[in-house]
Amino acid sequence: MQSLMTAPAIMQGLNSNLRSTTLRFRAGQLIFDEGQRASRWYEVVHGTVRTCRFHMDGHRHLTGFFFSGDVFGADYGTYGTAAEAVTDVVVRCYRVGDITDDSTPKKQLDEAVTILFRAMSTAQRYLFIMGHRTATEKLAAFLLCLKQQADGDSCIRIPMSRSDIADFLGLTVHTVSRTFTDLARRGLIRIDGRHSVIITDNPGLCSIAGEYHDSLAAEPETDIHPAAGLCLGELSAA
Amino acid sequence: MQSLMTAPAIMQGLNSNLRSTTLRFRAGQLIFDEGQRASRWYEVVHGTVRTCRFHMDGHRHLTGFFFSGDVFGADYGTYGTAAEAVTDVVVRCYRVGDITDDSTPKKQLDEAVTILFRAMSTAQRYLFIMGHRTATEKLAAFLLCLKQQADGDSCIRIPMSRSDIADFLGLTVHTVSRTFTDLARRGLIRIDGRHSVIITDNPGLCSIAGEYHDSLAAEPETDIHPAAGLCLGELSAA
DNA sequence: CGTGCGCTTGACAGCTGTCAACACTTGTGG
DNA sequence: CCACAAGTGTTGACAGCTGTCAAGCGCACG
Repeated sequence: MQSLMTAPAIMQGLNSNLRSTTLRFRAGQLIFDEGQRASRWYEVVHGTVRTCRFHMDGHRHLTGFFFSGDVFGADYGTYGTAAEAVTDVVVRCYRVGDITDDSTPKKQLDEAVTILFRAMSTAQRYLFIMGHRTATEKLAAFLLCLKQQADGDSCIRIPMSRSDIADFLGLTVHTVSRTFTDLARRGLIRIDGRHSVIITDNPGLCSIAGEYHDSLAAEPETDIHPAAGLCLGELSAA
Repeated sequence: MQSLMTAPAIMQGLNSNLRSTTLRFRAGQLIFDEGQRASRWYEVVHGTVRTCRFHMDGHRHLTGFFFSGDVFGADYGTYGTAAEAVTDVVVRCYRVGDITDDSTPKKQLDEAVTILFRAMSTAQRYLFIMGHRTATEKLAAFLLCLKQQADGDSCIRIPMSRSDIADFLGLTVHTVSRTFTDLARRGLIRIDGRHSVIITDNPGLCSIAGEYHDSLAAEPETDIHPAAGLCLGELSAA
């Protein structure tokens, strides 16, 4: 799952000659909307961003969370997801260069295509897991993912709401809440307010997350491009 | 879901100057394996092909079915899925040209990238659905998809086994079987042996499949490239 | 301090996986 | 042609999980 929340550094390479603008958004504010022309891509300087889609039945699906250093909005054509500020955020904003304009070296295109293929691979794995894993396994993996995000500190900050987590993992708020409580009751975590959790039994949590976490975080064949782990959210097309 | 089972004609354009070889496989035979170097791509001449992955826990996940005219195995680097013959099949086999070699026009690269982005979009939609739809909805959509495959004929041939369907939709064989029976009991379909079904209430089936079917088959913004609907299975990377 | 929102918790029902048994088809060998 | 075995599909009983409905708690904000 870790790979769902990291971003393609390659995009930066493709646009490195362009200058950036720094923008601020308040928590909850829309950064860009689904379907808008994807004329800019963003890098998180501070805070947390989520990307989401809305479906015909009204359900919301979060496709990724982005933290300091992560890139989002690197879509092609139009944005395939909306992006919203989870917390107050500071982002750097870059103009999109046409990925296939004449100034782009073939080698970078090659890398970009490779990244896309790998993102598809990740999506497939995630797909499988969404259909075959329990709420407990999903949440355990999610927490381990946040831990990794926090440089491995056992004290995890959870910037997003329960409903964000639910819409990301394909669960309901109730189930997420119950599962948090359950993990705490089993001594695996200690809940410290709404936005903070301490992992008290890391091996236990890992063993629950098990393959779920492994199969998303650890990609065996990383020989082609290290930055190829992609967030689903930023790879939607027009 | 229809888009999950069609293929990128663009790949053919990228390799049109190469000659093909015709091959035959018996039902159940392996065409290529996950992880093998993706040196060839295939076009189904006759029969049905499935692409699949195996996961650490032993579970199998089918990522796509391919029928006459469909292209599979157009992966980049190594195959991200295995391909197996569902029935006896005849395929045409093409050598892969490097997508980024100097002879490839930029315009085609542009189209290839677009297709990849759109495939990601499809994957995301599929992702959402896998987590939020019931067995009945999934199977109804699957049948409608097969119907469309059969040029709209209400009498559908189902070449694959129940367990193939289960592994494709993220269900168990039992649930698939029960759901078939249930749809028949409700008068929506008539089961005619293992490999044939007659849709007796098309509107009813559509209304069950509902958004599931719509959201996968009907892609609103088809202005960029008509062949952009992709099977998940053929877009895995090394 | 009151209101509202997010979060938690409980009761319950529905769905689906698991376990188990059986029917049907296919293929093999006598 | 029949007997048998293996594979596939169907069906039932049951349990576990998760969504739904409903209520209540607690923190944040005005």
